[in-house]
Amino acid sequence: MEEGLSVGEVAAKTGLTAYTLRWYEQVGLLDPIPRDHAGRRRYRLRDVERLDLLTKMRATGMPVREMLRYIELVRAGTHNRRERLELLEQHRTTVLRQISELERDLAVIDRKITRYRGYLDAEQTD
Amino acid sequence: MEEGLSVGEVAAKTGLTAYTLRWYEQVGLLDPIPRDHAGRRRYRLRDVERLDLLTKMRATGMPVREMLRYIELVRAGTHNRRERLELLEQHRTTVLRQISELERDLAVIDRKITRYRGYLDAEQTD
DNA sequence: GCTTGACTTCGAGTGTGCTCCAACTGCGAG
DNA sequence: CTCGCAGTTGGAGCACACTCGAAGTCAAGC
Repeated sequence: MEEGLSVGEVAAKTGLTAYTLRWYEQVGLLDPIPRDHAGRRRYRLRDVERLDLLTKMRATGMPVREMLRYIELVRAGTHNRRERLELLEQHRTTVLRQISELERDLAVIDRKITRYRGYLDAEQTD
Repeated sequence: MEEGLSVGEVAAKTGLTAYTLRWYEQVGLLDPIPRDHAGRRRYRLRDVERLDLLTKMRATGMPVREMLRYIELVRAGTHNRRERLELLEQHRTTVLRQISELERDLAVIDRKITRYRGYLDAEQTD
């Protein structure tokens, strides 16, 4: 049995496609994934763990560019952890604002929904 | 003084660009905007009101395609209000799910933030 | 030993939602 | 009258994040 997971297994696990996984590696979000004797990718635990964070970053709307900035900090060593922290904290703030904007905007749509329900109720009682 | 607002005024009011406003009209999200004697758009109250809803739909992630479906229902008359209501309710559900996914994903990032704070505190006390 | 299926690379293509350019028109201020 | 500005059109271009096609490799199962 081979060490590590194949691209297909990681795709299944992360919800990304195999295409996307290769592309993430290509653009530098993932470090070069080790290959087995046949040249096939074998994702290590740390690769999958990184993907865990990366997918959450993406899912919360962080642009790939900024994810890459973060990863480059990670690669540069541990001395820049304050900078990494700041990047994450800033993103956190962005996401919180995002959530509250969604809630605010949804309220407008909710009012519309209420209005339609009113129309339809009125029709009903005609 | 002319009736209605110019494209620039509506842009300022809605936060969309003039380019986008013309494009919305072109793709059918807005009914053809009446022109003044010089051929310039004059947005009526109802156009601006529609934009109010449209921008909230977009801001909450509704694809333009689906917005268009809604607008086509509006154009088709009042008999399909139940269908419009369903579309809005479905979108509402989507947005609520979106919010809770953001919260869930943010929690992962928060854990990372906490870890970095831990590292940095430890460093501090070295 | 052949087929099947998952993998490889490279580069091109796609969908979405704008965004902009070029060339032109018309209005108001000075 | 001229300037500058805001508007017009049609069509091209762009950023982003994938997504896919083609052609080939390899190993396992029948």
